[in-house]
Amino acid sequence: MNIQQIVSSGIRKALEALYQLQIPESQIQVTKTKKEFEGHLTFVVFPYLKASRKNPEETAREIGNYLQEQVTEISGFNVINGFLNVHVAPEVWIKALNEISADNRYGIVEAGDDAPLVMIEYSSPNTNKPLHLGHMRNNLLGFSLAEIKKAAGNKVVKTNLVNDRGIHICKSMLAWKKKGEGVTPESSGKKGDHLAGDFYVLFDRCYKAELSDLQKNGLSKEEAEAKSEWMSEAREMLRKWEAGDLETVALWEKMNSWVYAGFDETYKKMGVDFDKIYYESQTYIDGKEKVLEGLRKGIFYKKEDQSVWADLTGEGLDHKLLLRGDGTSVYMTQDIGTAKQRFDDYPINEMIYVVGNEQNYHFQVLSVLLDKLGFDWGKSLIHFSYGMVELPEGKMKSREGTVVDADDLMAEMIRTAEETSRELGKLDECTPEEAGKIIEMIGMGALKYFILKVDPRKNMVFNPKESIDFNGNTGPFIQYTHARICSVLRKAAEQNIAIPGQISNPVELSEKEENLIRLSVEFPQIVQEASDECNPALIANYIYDLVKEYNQFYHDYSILREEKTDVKLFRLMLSRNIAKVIKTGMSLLGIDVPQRM
RNA sequence: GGUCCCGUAGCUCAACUGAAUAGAGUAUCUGACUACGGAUCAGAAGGUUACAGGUUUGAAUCCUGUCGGGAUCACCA
Repeated sequence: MNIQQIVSSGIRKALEALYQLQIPESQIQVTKTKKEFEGHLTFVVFPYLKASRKNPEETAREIGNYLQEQVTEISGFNVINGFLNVHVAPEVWIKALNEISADNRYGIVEAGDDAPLVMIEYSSPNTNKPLHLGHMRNNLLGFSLAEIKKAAGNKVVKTNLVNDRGIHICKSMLAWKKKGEGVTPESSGKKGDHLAGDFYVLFDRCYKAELSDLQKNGLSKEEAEAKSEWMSEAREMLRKWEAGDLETVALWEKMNSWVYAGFDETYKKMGVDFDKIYYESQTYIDGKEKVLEGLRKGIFYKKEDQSVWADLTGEGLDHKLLLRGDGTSVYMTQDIGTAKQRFDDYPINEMIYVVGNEQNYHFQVLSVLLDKLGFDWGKSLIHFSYGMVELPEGKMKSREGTVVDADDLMAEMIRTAEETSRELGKLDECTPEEAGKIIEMIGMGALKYFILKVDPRKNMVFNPKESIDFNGNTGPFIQYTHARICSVLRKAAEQNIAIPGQISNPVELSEKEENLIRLSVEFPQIVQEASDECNPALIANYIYDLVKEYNQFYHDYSILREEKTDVKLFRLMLSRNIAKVIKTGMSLLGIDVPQRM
């Protein structure tokens, strides 16, 4: 039972005893007391005035008196207007600290055999171009969410749906065939995904050039598009691919294998991974079948041109195309097929799609369609929708070449981390290997933290320079604090100071120390909230609060020089526990914390 | 045009889902120093929470309208 629960259960009893009011404990809201007031937890009495038939002040006082007498953990209270601020006894804090200290996996709940299984789809790249900054937000959110769900006691399957088929791949393949036959990642020295991306861009350039030539010869834009050889060859290639043409499929396999090798490298650098990968090339057929089945059952309808549609006007949505007139599938068809395969493969209790908010409508439709098709989980699928990433200079536009490539960005972040650290002479004592590891942790930590600390739903501005700051709400600042605590603990060990596993004889706690204990006690609760709300930003902002508070504490006291032994030991123990919470919390964001930096 | 999301200090973000004087960082200004890691600390200044109504003991938060920004409304994925 945590401290907040102790207080709210006490209040529930008080309301019942004093005013014969019966309300569930979950409805009693107890919040942290604001800094400028005394006390730990605050209860607002305004909603209960009708029951008490007394003014706010008096009501709060009555409840406060009851708590102080009946609940041993509560040592005092004060009343300001309608706000009842209760004071929790020091022994309670010490006890909580001892509990954290004894628990090595603090804040993490192991999934039992009957734990719910959550499947999280994220990343979902196209295979015609390398990953960019937008994908990074997706990947980092998806991975972190998986870690948080795990920590909250769920079984988690991380999955990736690779968009490996479609006209976009054919464009890259065609450009390669016509302009670059023989070029490979090895021969060009390029990562495979970048190479494929280059050919995709090359296709676009050739196609545009062809269009403007045709238009110069007097054709309208539409006529030119219809006459374009580049485009018609690309379509022809797609037809051949769907028909299983050996040569086309072989080329497709070769090019995709380059891209996958490139992606693997990027994922590895990012620190994300997957338990199960689905490929659209293997799921779209199932999707078609499902749609045709729906057609037979009369859920969908067919137009004159043989295309298949769903009428969703009853749900307040639109008509939606599911199969083209020529029988080929569209985006939605594949998602239906993929969903079917997944639920055949796993006993999924919760399905989360990490996909950008530009697809909100798509997932609204998918949810309804799956429901209509008889999947009972269709309605409850979760679209974890996140906002776009912009740069200080404005939006990223692929046409203007302002897209930030993921590989470039990561390399740049690590380089900046190195530069900053070298300037400050912090890497002088490290071996080159150590230094390499540290700057990678800092660079990647800066990037990840900066992206994850923002509420996922909101659009955000990513500023690489700001993110790598060693002060403020940044990854490096948190890493730095962790390293300093490790440094203190190291020095304590050198001085043969044994830090106790438990404090039995409590020292007098300062307000800041109480705050720090309270913050670290809250950690499991924060993890649960972040899991319920699917929001890694809660964890990030929590860690920052803790670190900021500790930093002030750190500068007020000289821990190792403290004269009284018991106070010194207590502070060392507190520091060690905070380091543990920081490390655990950061690992939920997929961020490493160095022991020295 | 229809639907959905967003609008908080100069800038980047918070605000425990309706509570106390809306908080941090950053930038700016004023101070402090023989340092358990100065990658520091203290302080000042900065706000009509886009605007106008409404509900409420109480609103950045809920409702209505207006303005501004974004997304989506493809036989693209």
